[in-house]
Amino acid sequence: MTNLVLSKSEENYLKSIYNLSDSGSKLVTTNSISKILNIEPASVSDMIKKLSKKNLIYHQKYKGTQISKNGIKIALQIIRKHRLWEVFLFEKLNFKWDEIHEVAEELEHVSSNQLIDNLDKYLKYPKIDPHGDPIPNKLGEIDFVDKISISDLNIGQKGIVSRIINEDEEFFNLLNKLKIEIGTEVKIIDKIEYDSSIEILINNRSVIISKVVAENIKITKV
Amino acid sequence: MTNLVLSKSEENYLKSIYNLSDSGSKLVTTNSISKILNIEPASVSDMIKKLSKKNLIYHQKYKGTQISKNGIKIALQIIRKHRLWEVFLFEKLNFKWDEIHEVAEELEHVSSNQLIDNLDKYLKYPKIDPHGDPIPNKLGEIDFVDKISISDLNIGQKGIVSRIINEDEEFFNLLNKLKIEIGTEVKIIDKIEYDSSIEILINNRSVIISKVVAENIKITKV
DNA sequence: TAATTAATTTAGGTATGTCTAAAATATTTT
DNA sequence: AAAATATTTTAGACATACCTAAATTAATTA
Repeated sequence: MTNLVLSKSEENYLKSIYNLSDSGSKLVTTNSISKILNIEPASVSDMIKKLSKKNLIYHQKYKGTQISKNGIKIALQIIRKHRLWEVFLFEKLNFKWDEIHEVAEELEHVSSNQLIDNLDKYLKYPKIDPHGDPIPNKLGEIDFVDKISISDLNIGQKGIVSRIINEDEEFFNLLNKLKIEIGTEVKIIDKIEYDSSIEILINNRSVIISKVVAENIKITKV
Repeated sequence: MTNLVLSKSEENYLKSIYNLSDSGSKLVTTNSISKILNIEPASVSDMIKKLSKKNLIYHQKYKGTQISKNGIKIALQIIRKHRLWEVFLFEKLNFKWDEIHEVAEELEHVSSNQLIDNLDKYLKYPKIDPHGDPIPNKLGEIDFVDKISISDLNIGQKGIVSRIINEDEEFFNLLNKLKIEIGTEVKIIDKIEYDSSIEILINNRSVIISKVVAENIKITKV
């Protein structure tokens, strides 16, 4: 039943719709898909028709798009591939944290179950990718994701960095300089009202990070 | 100068033309390309026009096609990618000898120099792929290939298996059964006139192989 | 060498996935 | 609630990479 072969484009749309839908719970607008994929809304409308016909999404004209059970299943497999390749590039091929996304975007469309299952085994069944995002297993089961960021903590509270959103080089360099990575413990020292920046303690050093930075670092409360 | 971005199709044509041309030395017919790619001759004519315009091949109407210097350069890089991925699949992901080709056909089109160079390093700069075919280096330099097959040896002569042509499962099983692999030493015991089959000695066991099999096993004379 | 056959190219068509411009619908503002 | 604005869809085009059928050229055979 789930044995459709999808084109690279279709896979990219499906993945984007899944990501925008908050794991399938929310309606997705045509415009938001257009923005994320950098494709004109008119073209998005076309593709929506196509994916609807394949029952991978439900669509109501002018209202919005919802991803179907089947669509979610497929999207999770694409995400699985993407993240496993990211682990491979990072751990085995010595790619930097900010270099892996682009290449994984291509590798994720290589279609061989044997390839991805053997890769999974070779990497010892990792649960998260280098950004801290959970990797769905073969069955599409996926761990919960932390939604709290540093900016959600109060003064005095502690957390452990669990996910880092954003794959841009500047951000990567900043985190490197601050010695922040997945697993780092942070403690809130102060919240600066003026610009919403935050003073935090990392390895006994205190640093100030901006609001934007704080929001892009997800944590597990301790 | 060599920085054109080619489509997957263009890459496949170029690789096929290179392979059919005997490393660029021979003219290639439209029909032979058609057969190897399983694409109608008319479509091949279209693509020939396109690649000619990009100066990757030279073409004379109704006469034939020759690959250009630049075309060879690009073809060798695609072959390099293909063979490195084959090594990866075979050595790291435990693919069987006859399972690697198909997946490598897809992986070879992922376009990232960093990816392929790091993979090369990770695999410790292999010189041959699992079939014994030589892997071009970053500069496109490639080792010579053995053109002698078992059937070219005379009675009493010895050789070491260096390349195995053909990626089909039956052939793979046969070689497995015969315990023939790259590096195996073989000695010709007898040549049977009747059907051109050949009796050979492998690890002190004598077996008879057919003409076709003998031709697909290339060797280095000892 | 003329006729036949084979190979190649041209002409015209199709599906995919994109685009721009214009029309239709929904939302926001006044 | 009308008007203005924003979003979405439809209509019509275009490039890519294929196809089939017909025309052209080359090679083979009688």
